[in-house]
Amino acid sequence: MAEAACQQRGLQFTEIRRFVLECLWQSGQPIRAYELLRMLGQKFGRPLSPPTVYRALEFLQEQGFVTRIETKNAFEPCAFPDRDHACVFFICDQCGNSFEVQNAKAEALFEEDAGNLGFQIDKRVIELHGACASCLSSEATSN
Amino acid sequence: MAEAACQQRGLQFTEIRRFVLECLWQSGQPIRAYELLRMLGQKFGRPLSPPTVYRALEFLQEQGFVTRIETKNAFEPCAFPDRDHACVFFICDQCGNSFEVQNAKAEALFEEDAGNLGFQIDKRVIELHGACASCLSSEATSN
DNA sequence: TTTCGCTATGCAATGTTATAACATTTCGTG
DNA sequence: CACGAAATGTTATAACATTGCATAGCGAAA
Repeated sequence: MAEAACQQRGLQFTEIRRFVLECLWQSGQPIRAYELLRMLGQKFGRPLSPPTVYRALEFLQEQGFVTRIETKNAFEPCAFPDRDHACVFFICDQCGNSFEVQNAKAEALFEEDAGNLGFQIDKRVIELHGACASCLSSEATSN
Repeated sequence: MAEAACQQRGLQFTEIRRFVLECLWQSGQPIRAYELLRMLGQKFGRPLSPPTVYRALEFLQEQGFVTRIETKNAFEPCAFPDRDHACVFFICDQCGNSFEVQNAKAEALFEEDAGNLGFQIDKRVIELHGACASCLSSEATSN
């Protein structure tokens, strides 16, 4: 697992950080900070305070293991931790699941727009909301 | 101004709604809800409560006059109120200004991805952060 | 071994953003 | 005027996030 990367970078992959990342991977959908906080509280048998979870999330984001979903104030494990973050998220508003994708062509188009504006892009947030395949099909059968 | 659209749709373009929209237009950058709240408080000579401003913003968003900038918890007037919202925002992290753009080709690409996933897109959030032209050039001259 | 410094964590308080729930006012229409 | 719908007022609270400072653990230098 991605623990190796931390070792390699001389960083500590502590129990809290590992647990947060595991929770995120086990869920198929974004988890909110206070939800993670509750999970951590359960795990450790005592209530933890917000900074604990935010610090872990900050670390995991810096290392590229986690992405924040801005439209949900929630967090997702990143499927492509190596790539400079240009991921596209498809988020189902019915079941809450999210699907991560890359789209190099779209990136290029945005770079073009940026060029026209003289703008230098550092960070991309692309979140597309709607209905996923399974929700669409269950809708169809129930009619 | 966009007041006509409301009349046409049989909707009330009230003082609060107008003032909020004016504030947003006058600022070149996204404004946060509580900032608007302060402005409204000044304007009316008494403190207003959060729901007041959130209701106005909700109305303006429904009518397509305003877009929420998810990455800043702030609000922007929409430059293309008629189009089904598929706008791209370039947001400068230095000066805070934002630039709105449309990109039909990128939309088509995302539709393609969506097709592959069987996903039906309802709403797009595309926010690109970085440095704008004027901030970049002032950086350059100061070196 | 002690001391120092670094990193991670604990903890309390507070700041910020957003909504729920219910009361009241405003205003066009019959 | 009376009514209903829409807008606004009011209070409280939920949900999200950060600041600031204290403490613990650990490895390297003294």
